Amino acid sequence: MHQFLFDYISKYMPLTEDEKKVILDLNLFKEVKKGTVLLSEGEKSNLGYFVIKGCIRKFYIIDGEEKTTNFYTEFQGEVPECAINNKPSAYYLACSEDSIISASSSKLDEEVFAKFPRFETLCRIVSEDLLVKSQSSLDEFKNSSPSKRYENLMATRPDLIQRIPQHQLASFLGIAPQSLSRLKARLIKTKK
Amino acid sequence: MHQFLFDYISKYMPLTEDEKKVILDLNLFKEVKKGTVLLSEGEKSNLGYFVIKGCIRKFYIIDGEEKTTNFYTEFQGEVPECAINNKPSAYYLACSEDSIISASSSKLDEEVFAKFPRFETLCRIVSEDLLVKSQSSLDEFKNSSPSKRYENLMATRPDLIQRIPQHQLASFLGIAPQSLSRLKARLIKTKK
DNA sequence: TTAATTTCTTAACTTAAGTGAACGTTTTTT
DNA sequence: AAAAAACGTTCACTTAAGTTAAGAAATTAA
Repeated sequence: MHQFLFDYISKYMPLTEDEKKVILDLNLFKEVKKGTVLLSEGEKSNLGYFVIKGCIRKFYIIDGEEKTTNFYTEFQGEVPECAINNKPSAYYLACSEDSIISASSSKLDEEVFAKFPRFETLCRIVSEDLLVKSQSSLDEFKNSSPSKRYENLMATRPDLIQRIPQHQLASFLGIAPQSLSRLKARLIKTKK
Repeated sequence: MHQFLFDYISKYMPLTEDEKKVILDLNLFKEVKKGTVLLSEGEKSNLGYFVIKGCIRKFYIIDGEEKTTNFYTEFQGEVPECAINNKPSAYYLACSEDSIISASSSKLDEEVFAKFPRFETLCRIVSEDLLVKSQSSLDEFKNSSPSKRYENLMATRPDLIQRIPQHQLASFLGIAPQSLSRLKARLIKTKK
């Protein structure tokens, strides 16, 4: 199971056996049941998550309505805003499926940085990479209509369309669930 | 002029005089005229930018039309996607105003990291901070209607409304220029 | 297994954004 | 200074998203 994490890391930086052992000794992995809430609005937490298997959903509750803004699936991670700025969380993190995740605290990170400075380099590189991807997502979102966004989703993360409830996908695309149904019907009609 | 940069950095990490001297010796600062294109589509570059005064605009050209997605003003920075993934740039960076900017290459960064490891810690922390802000922006964008986005812009970056042409602002808000005009007229009417 | 709840889709209506055009204003270029 | 280009707004029209409601299907709970 740990091998998945090492495979991911090695895309950024190959690890020595010693370094792998340090990670193993942290005992980071957890099995979590579908529906488990990892983080709630108002809560302060310094835990970051990395998904080995399954899916973590990020959502806000605005005017009593859930607004889903992201899904973290295999080999994606989320370090909550509240862990970075030490303020109460504005959103929730919950498992959409039975999942295997790695959870580590920023305090733990600091300790590892001290033992192996290369881990900090790794974190910097991963952060920079995720930052660039996040900015690209925002750009793509601004430059696209809802149906373009849906087509883009089909092209880039087709698994989400299968494994995620439509009303949460709609929210993720920034539209109402009814609009997503209509939009899909329109796309099928046009393709004929 | 360098003091502005040090003030910015000190929010994340206080610098020693030695460290400041290393930065000064890099001779990073440049004055650039309005209209100067810093990065073009298709170009590869490893330069990152930080704005001391003025404004850098990020835009794509899609179907012959400029699509502006971001503005970097005083004490904001942009490390282009192409500098991280070493692929040709998908977008342009240009100065919207006469500006004073700091430009540094990733190679230079590596050298500084070698002399002062704390710079890498700084870069990691800044990256994490920017990542969280970028993700928040995307969430806010998804959860808001165009007029909510405009109201949010008035609240958070009112200067942009004054200093940036409306058609570029419209694009930044993900709508057509005519829609922005209409939307503003609607807001004024409703407030009366 | 039944009942309850949630989810997905369709429909009708309302509201707002996209589009093409016109026109006055401002800015830039020559 | 004059001409050209770019900009901002308004209008009429088209297209699509928001909203409310209803009903069928699927999932969950009792």
